Amino acid sequence: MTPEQLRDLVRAVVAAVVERGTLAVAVPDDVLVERPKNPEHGDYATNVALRLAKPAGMPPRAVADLLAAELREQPGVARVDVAGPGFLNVTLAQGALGQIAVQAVTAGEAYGRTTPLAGQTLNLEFVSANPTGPVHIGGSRWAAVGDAIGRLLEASGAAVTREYYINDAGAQIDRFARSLQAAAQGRPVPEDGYGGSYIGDIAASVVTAVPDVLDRDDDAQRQAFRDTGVALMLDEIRRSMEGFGVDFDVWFSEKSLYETGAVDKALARLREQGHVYESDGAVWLRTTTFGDDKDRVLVKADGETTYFASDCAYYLDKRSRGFDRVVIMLGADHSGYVGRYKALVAATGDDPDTHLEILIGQLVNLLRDGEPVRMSKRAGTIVLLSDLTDAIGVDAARYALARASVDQMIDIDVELWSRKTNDNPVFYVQYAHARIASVLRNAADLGLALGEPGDVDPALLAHERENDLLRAIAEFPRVVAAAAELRAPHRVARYLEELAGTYHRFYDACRVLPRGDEEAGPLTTARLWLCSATAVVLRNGLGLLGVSAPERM
RNA sequence: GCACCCGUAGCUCAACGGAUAGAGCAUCUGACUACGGAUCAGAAGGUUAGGGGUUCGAAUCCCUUCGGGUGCACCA
Repeated sequence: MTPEQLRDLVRAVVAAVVERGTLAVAVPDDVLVERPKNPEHGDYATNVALRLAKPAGMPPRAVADLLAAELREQPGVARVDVAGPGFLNVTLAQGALGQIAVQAVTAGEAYGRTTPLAGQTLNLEFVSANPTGPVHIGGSRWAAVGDAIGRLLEASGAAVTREYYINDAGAQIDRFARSLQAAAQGRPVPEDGYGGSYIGDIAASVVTAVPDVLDRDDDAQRQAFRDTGVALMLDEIRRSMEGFGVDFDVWFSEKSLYETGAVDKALARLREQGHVYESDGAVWLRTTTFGDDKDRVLVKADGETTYFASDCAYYLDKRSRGFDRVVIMLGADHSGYVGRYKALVAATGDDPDTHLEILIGQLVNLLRDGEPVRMSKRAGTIVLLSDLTDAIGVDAARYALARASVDQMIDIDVELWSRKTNDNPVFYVQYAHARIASVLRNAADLGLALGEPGDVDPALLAHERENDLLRAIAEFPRVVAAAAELRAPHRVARYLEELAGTYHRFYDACRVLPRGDEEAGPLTTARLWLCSATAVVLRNGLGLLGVSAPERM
């Protein structure tokens, strides 16, 4: 029996007691069944009696006694204790618990997937770093976390489009183009330009791609450096995302919003809604109507549109493509955008709470020699995503970046990460998977197979360590669902570390394969199912984080 | 000054409002006749920054003080 099935059972029991008239409450929709930390508290515990005590006008323990008596009669339930202030501690029948291993193996890749978001179409935008330089270590956090969130949402049944917004219009791109041009001509880059070492490389590549570029007049030259430079930079960004295991479905050009007239149309739409006015020669959106700190400029006095104007067009474009919800992941250095973005959505007539979701993640702080490194793309003092993956590999990098809560600022010491150390928990988790793979290989060599679900007796998995493992496996779908709902992939990572530890302890206490001249028996089969079930969960869980589950290490 | 995030073991970090606040690393003590020791068992380590409040119950929610990060453009 899974925790979900037990939850439904508890709800049914409450309903039955209410029906009988012994308890005068409304049957709650969400009954909480959780895994107690203390093993003496049974397999599962529920606080439903504590919740119902007040509305029922009865002491919690009295409610608990009432429900316990009914719950004890249910199939699959071995024991129910009333404990503490009124918790119900449930112990499942041995076979009911062991059956979870069979369920997990049978479900395979589908184990852990649920459907609360079925039918929802989501657009998930993340990274979206300017194509004026390679992806740096800050962007890599959003790549790891954003992609994992995408996978979690999909595991919850949503249709997710991963999108990268390319800021290929505006003044930053002009600076980039001028920097390339200067580098190609052997001049120092402009003061407000980009000084990274990659500038010279890209400039040389532009010259190779467009051999006559330096013979053109200044405007044509700048144009070529802009177009070809951005294209080359974007190629590099695409490659590094691909190498990091992140596949964007859509690479969306800001410039295209101007070329298709989408920006003008967006301005017209906002004007129609009556939230646009002119002041000091500029065109403003009255975002303060919707809670923003100040109104925002759409068109500057010099006639140039602002970045915010293309944001408006971009949002409307996403909505016109049929997404129920637009999710945008931003670094804390852009947290000031939340207010204006929410206001913008409201100004278009949409509901900022249902159509837009902005996730803010704290920054990655880089330490070199224990000192924070101030990163600047223009000064060229950047640590790249590729530096990180070169040093520790994609798996470790993705895992390490996704392992911390996004609310938590993380410090990365360059020297420490450059060393290949064994204290990274990803090895612990992957090792558990490789260990199981080895056991299964050895089993195959001995001619032992899982057989059919009907061939296994789950009640044989009665060892305490086996029960621990079964309970952990049963938790997985709820962990995934919660991580998706909270947009918190780190919960999956933490869970996997716990699961790996639980498996290692099982492995230490329970011999799976026959040794020497022993014969394999029904217990061998049952334990092979348990091992396979653990491997399924480790694989699926690591997959949600974009980390591989190796057969050997 | 205003807004958002954070403050938990020596270090890096967990913990749907639930029972005795947990892992890893580091430290100390054990298990190598090993289905993969990248493992396991045990020890030690805490006034959850401080102070109020809410309730059956608070690291978690509210108020406040202190400390750190980030943001407050006719920049992108």
